[in-house]
Amino acid sequence: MVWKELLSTTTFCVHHSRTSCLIRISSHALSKTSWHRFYCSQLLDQIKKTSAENQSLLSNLEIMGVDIKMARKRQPGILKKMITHEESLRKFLQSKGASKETIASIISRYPRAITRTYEHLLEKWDIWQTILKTDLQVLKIVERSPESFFRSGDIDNLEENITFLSSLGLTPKDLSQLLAKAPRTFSNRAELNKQMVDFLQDLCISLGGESPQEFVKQVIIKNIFILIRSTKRLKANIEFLQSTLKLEDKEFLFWIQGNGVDVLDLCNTYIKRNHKSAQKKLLSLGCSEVEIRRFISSYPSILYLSTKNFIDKIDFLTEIGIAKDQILENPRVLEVSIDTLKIRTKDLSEIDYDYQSFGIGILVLSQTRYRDKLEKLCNSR
DNA sequence: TATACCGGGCTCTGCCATCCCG
DNA sequence: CGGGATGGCAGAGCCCGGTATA
Repeated sequence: MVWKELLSTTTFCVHHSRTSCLIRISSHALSKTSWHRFYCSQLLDQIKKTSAENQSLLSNLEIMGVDIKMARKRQPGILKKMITHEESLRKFLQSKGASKETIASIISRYPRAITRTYEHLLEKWDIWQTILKTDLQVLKIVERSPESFFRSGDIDNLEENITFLSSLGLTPKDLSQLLAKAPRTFSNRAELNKQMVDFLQDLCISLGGESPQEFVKQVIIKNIFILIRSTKRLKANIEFLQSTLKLEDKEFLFWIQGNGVDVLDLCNTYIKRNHKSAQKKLLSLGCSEVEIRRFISSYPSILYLSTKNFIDKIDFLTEIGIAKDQILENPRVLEVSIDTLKIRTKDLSEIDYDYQSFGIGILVLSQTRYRDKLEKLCNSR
């Protein structure tokens, strides 16, 4: 109670720039016992946190509909700044077609946005727009990922990235894909991107590849998120996958830019965990080690499936009488959602569909093709 | 003409830790 | 030493349809 009262008093005082005086008085008054000292330190902490906040900035933001609590939690320092550009940011984004809610949401999620000058915004937006073609497209990305757009103030670095990525043979269309889907690539230091590219080129060469340039290009185009991963993660996954799948160098190189490209950037512990549980499950069904290796290298996407999801699907399929060999031969059945599997197998059980004779391909068809097929099956009965 | 094969579409931020500079 | 800049992490599938092929 005492604490709360003091806090509200001090907060009031902060507003009137008489904080230091009050802190001295109250801390003196409270320092008699340790209990008091505890509250005193709480109080000082609290004051420290909010004392330097720029009240006029706060009220500006409030008027703009910014979630102050969220902003404070994310970047408390920004609320203390004396010079900010929230008004020009608002005008700028508005001129690009952003709604009031969008602007507020952007600032709430990434308060540092208000430290960028109008000139800076103009310049960077232009560059993004050149790549993405339309303001609307840029706005979409900025709204989705304000951090990618606002985190760095270094325009030279942005340009360096564009030059570098283009030098790899990536086309304007590729760059547009990259910026749209993995915008952080462009706020990475160019040096960091170079490190990843170097790593991939070295990898290609060490596996006996002859065109590292082309290899890197393919990997980036096929896995657009690769440049926002750490080389550490990539290295760990590559090492794990090569030793697990036991592929020859050349074969492995081919695999990386083909089937395997999507799983390269999975969280390393995740890929290991999923691999382990998938292996265990398949062994329990009577698969041989070789079969399992072949299965996973031909269809690595199953490593994407969480342990539970994988096991649930396998269990479900085997319970309704589908043989493990059928699953191995048609792994795509595992990418069908469990709900779709349930719906379809229920439909099919009603017409006594025999998976042994007619296969399980029907479970994997697209919705329209499935309906057509089902209709034909029903009519022919 | 039905099925198999295959590539591609969607999509990935928001948080924390650490570095680095004034 | 504070704060801006930057790096890195966890999280975790499903669907469609063009074209080859039999």
